[in-house]
Amino acid sequence: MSGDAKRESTGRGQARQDSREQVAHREQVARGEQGTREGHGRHEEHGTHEEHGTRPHPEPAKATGSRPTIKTVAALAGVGRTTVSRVVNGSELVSEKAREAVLSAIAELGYVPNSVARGLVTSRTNAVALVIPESESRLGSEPYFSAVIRGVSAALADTRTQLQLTLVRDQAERDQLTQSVAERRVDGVLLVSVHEHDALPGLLESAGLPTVLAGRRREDDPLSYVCADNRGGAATAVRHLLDRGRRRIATVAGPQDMEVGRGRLRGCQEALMEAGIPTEEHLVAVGDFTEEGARTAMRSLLERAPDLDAVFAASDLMAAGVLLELRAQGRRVPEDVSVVGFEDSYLARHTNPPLTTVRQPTEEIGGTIARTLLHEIENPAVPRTRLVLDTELVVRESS
Amino acid sequence: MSGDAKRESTGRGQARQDSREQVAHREQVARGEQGTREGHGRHEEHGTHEEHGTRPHPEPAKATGSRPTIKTVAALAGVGRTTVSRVVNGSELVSEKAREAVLSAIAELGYVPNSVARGLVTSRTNAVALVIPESESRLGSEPYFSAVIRGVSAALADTRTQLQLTLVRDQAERDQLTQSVAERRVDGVLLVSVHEHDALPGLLESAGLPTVLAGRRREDDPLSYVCADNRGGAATAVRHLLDRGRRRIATVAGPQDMEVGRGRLRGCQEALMEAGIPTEEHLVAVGDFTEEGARTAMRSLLERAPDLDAVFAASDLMAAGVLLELRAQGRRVPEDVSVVGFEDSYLARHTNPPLTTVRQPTEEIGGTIARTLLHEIENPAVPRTRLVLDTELVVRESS
DNA sequence: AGAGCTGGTGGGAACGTGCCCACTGAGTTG
DNA sequence: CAACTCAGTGGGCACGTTCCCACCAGCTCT
Repeated sequence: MSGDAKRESTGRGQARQDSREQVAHREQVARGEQGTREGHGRHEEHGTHEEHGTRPHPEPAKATGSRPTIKTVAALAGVGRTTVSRVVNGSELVSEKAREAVLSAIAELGYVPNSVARGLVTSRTNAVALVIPESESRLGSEPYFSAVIRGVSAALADTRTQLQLTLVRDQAERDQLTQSVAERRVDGVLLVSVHEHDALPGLLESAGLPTVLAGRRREDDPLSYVCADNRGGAATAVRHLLDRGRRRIATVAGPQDMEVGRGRLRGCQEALMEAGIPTEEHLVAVGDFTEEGARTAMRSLLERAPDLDAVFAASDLMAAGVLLELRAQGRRVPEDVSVVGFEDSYLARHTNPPLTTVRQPTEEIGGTIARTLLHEIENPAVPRTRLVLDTELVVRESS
Repeated sequence: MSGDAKRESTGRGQARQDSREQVAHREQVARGEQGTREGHGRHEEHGTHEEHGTRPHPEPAKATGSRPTIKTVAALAGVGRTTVSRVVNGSELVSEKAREAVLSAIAELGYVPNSVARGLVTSRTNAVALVIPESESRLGSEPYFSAVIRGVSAALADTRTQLQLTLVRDQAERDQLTQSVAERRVDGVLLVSVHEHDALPGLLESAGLPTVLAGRRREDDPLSYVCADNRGGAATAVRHLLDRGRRRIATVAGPQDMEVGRGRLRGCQEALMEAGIPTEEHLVAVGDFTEEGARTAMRSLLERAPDLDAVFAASDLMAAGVLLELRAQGRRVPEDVSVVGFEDSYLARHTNPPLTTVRQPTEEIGGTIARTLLHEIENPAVPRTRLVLDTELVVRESS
């Protein structure tokens, strides 16, 4: 950590106020409570603005209350509700004349069907939940999650399906999630980064709610999943290190209660065995997919095996931590130690030196789980999908 | 870009297949169509698994169809529907006896109120949309968005409100968003990164849908907003550079059709004027908040003003691009050129050298816009909130 | 010419909930 | 003791949609 940062207040000469008080004050303001609002060090350009006076939302009643319903449209078009419904839903059994009348009535009134009412009768919400556990690795520092979100969002954009994002940090949020699922606010669930003994997948399965995992729990996971070829990718990475003449290859592995973690470690060990190199216990340290955890793991590896000449880290973020720790201990990369990561996030291009890594198609994983889920929602009797996507070694300067 | 990466197929010895074909095939699989499924280079551990046979979702009919309704509960508890509703919604007008009967019936049946039906009658969905335009800066490479998402999610977790994430890339997705808004699938909208002439905010306002912006369009923006003190923060950054003895201070500004871009440039220029340094046109280049754009801008700055001795970049990501370009052109940071960024994302700690930057409370911005929106939804007559949060200079090694 | 089909149509019911309002019975008041 | 209050209760209705089914007109076929 380059944590020795000096800080100066922006407020230029004015005392830096207690940050807790500041937060509290802000919350009060955000809740609109009337209180002292002079706001030390913060500009309050607040208040009613002239144009709208005391009624800030322009004509909320009219805009909200008098929306045209299917009945209004039917009356204007001179047809029954059913005919309007048929036109809206693209049924063939409507005469050309009636269709035109309905369409022009819809255009005139600016009618948009109420999705909630529709959902009530069809028991479909046209929304899926994307669940991201934030406990172990934070959205933002771990690029994997962002990429998955992008892929999911893109795949969903083609359909009328909405994406409900649920970050799960603690037990309270976990409960809220199960609540949301029980309320049937979504037609299906996408789970990212599942741990082996997580109760949620089983819960979803027994609730009969379509569920697709990004990353499986086991090879024979009963739920549909899409994941990268972790074993194969890791093996390729280690073979690459062997090709570079490295023999003392250490591993910063991922959590062993996740298949990603286990799979990548296993692939690594298989490649070593293949080359006739015995697996040494003290050349393996388990990280938690965070940069800080990887630094700690790396530190312990250097103590246990000072003669190591290469490190395979089970994620780019961990590889970044490995690089920092190696540099802190005066090892040169790649001269003294080669480093390989896993994922090929944009992070890999920005480490120093740029990181050799195993590319996994993260965004495509996102897109594929989304499409798979939509398909399972559409057709509940379809067999489970199990898909393992190829990886690819990207050689840069760290090896 | 360290784009000169060599690539090897993971598939070890087998030919790398055409990637377009691969994608197409995957989509086919994801849609569950029956086709050739041998899957070159990809493992297909697919198919019905033994336990469930041809009916993979366990008892979907029962789980989906026979959920207890308020009527079921009422019957079991020996009360009317209204009483159950009252208990569920925490009304006081229920006898202790009835309440207990209802609660035990709820527990026995595992009753959860149907939020869709509830939404139909209350015309509330208990969901808000978070809209992130992805055209200019990608979620994932720009840490700002992730941090906002975290903040929003955390603030929403305390309530029963769901977060609908909408990434808007192109016009089609834009239309879908307006559609979604028209369908009233959300109670309010959070907008991030709005451009000056964006039609969406006005649309939302005239629709009477509560809307809060992260970052304003103008100082007197008619919509509620929460933003950082861009002008003040930028001025602090430049004053810091002046304190370091720099005099030829260049700026890589943000897009000038956004208030963030304009405000940070203006703060920068104000600080220079304060110090009696004339603003020079050729010391300003406009970037687009991407790393690549910043590199291009930096390149042009170095051509126009080779004697520059400091750069203020309007975002961390752009500062990272500036650092790369400076290094590529053989300038040392901070010896030859000082660099300051804006945001203090985790990125700033990982550049080389670590970046001096203006910290903005991004996650707090997310939390605040969420709370503000909830408050406006709850109480539509509340005056608009305008909140400018303080920034703070964080000094690291790049200056 | 009558029976049978078939494309086109619309009214009724249902989805599950909240809210209005009318009702009950016990307690309080004049 | 009658009138009156009031906490507690439940039935009916509405929310906006889809789906089932009954219906109708025009056509073909025996």
